[in-house]
Amino acid sequence: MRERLPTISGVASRAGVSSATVSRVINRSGFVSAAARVAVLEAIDDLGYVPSAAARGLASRQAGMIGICLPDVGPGADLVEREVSDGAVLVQVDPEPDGAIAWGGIYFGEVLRGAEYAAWEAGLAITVAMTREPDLEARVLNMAGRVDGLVVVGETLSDDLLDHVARRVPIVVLAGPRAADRHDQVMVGNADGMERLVDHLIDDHGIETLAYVAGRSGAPDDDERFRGFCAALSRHGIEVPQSPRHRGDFSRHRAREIGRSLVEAARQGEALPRALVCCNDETALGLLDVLVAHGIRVPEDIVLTGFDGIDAARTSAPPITTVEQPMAELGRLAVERLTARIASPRRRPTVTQVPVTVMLRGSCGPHALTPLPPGGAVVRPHHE
Amino acid sequence: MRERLPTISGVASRAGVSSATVSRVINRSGFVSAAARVAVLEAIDDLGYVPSAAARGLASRQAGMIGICLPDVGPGADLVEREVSDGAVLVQVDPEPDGAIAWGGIYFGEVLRGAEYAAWEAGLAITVAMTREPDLEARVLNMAGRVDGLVVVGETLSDDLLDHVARRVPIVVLAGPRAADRHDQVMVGNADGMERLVDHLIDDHGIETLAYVAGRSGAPDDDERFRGFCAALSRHGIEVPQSPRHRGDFSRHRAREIGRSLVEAARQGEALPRALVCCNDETALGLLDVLVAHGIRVPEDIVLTGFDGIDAARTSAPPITTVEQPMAELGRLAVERLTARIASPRRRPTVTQVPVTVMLRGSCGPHALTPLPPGGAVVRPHHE
DNA sequence: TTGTAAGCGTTATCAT
DNA sequence: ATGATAACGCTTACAA
Repeated sequence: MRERLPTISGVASRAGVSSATVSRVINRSGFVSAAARVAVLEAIDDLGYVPSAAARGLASRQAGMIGICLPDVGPGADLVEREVSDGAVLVQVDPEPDGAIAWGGIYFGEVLRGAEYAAWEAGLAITVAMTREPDLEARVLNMAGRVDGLVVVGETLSDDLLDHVARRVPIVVLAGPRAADRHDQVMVGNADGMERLVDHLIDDHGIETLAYVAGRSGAPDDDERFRGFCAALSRHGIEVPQSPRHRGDFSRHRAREIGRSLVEAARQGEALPRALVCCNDETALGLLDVLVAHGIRVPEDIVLTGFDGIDAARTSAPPITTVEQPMAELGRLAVERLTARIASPRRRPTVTQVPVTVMLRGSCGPHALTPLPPGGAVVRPHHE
Repeated sequence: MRERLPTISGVASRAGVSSATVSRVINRSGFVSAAARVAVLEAIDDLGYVPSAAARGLASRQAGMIGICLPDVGPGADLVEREVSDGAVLVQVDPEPDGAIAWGGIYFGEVLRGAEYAAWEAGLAITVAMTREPDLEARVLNMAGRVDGLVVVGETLSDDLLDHVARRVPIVVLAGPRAADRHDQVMVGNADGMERLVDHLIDDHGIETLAYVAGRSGAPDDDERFRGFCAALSRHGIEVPQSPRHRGDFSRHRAREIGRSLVEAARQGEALPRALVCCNDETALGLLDVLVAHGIRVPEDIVLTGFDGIDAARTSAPPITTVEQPMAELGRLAVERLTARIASPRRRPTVTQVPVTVMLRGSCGPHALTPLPPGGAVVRPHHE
């Protein structure tokens, strides 16, 4: 067993004061003479004293920490199938990217960045967990036991587990389809954003044949985006499909397969739609690869749009018109809601919708709008 | 004050056993009759009991958590200068990207991903902090008080603070220039990777005039890469510059300025080097923008290389040849070292160098090597 | 301004 | 297999 670390009473006796005084110094609670303060500070330095958060948390009945639960998107092949390496530098021609994107694209990294910032602003520490089996439940409860509140992203936790956890700490659900009246929620304008995007294609580019390229079946985000797609069609008197024309799985890889089948269909003489509206940027990028490789020009022959706003969609040729989700803002807001909830536990649950931005780029054709300075924005009123 | 949460003794009395037995059930330590186990589990469920990590940590003298300190790269303008918004969808033409990349490009997100995974494997929770003023010291000590060990990225902490913290918990320094004999370290093959890359340019492409485009002055990563650059030149009998020919700051924005000055110089009749070897991918991308815009072709007129392996460097036109850093692996290894250290505190400090990969892409010209299947690799021996 | 002392909710030791 | 009970290191009335 490790040798004993210095404790508050060690500091106290070394400084010739009581532990209460040391506590006051540490917590800056005032009512300490300058002399005592200096003595304590010195003792702390001499001893290399660091207060135990466990003891503090136990005594004060608050952890000073919040948690964020992210869904498991897999650890990533890089972490699991590790090559044995002796430290040599490898030189290789870049293999084709497989579209297996870490952390759900830039998604979780960005959410986390916003969450961390908000936690920092509130003076709280933050702990993160990807919730994966085995032992999911035990680990989540463990996390719940060490925080003052929890942000749960999407459908990370089963209802049962969420309920159990919620009996101990406040929960904010982020971008997850939950009963709105049980927890605070922060949502993304999936449907609204997609609807505005399709409005743009129809109104400003005069496009009349559009096909939706969906993501994994049953994914709530995808459903909402498809709903927005349909809403725009419907409002413009364009026939609304029962279900998405193409079904991908959010990955670039699967999108390439869809792309190849499209090219094949076109070769058979089938007419392509004027625009492919994709569930996300990865899908659009995969299609772009294949279409361009087969001589189909974007946007001249076919228009392509994405959703998310990942960096790669901005640097592709052409860059992809998309709906940008403010991921960091999402994380920030979730934590802000959470701290508000911790402060006043009895308020009614809130639902916050974070606005998205339709980013017009080359893949949907030229447009007359001039680029805006950062921060500026053209607000397009609802058509109605 | 919040109503009392159920405690272990609540569970105990409800299950008709002692708290010790409940503890045994929770910790799966065995020596519990099936009947007792079931009774306890039921009581836990009824009460919605979640064990307090604070109390556990205090009693068991271990936090079950590790921390990771990241240097502050700024919260990002998006989080600070927030627009007031009523939830409307904005539609705008994409403004020119400003190159201010969150989390240091994909850098921290990836490191974190690897760190989280390793922590999860070890059964530990993980807490993250960007160390920023004000109150940096207090916050870091707070973190130190709640963990069993700390990963410190780069030059995040002052030596004094690091020393203080290290008196309480083991430290692993990640990609930071520290005295090797005080803490465990995990490093990136900055110099080696750059050297191999430049070898490739010289040996395989026959390039003889190369200029280094540096990052922020004094950045250790940049220094090491420049050192690798020089080593390769020197070994090939090419004149070695005293200092980098161009000085950027890692940002795409600043790289564009450098690009414009290069174009200007070329217009004045000055000869451009055959290759611009950049400190990082962002810099290469910024140069690419400007050069291409002015009719200078890459790689035909000038070769461009980066460092890091960010996604955008793969999707640019042409894609950028670069040295890929396995960020996630870096995070994973750091945490692995840390858990090893926690297990045996008295071993000698270790230094681990993570191998990098030179990724050959279009920006350095065509090459005869055929793409390798993922996982395969051509290992180039050291020239000597 | 300072000290005393009673918790805080577990774990771990020792009996039984 | 189970139960008592003493820590664990701090905060926080309360008293002085």
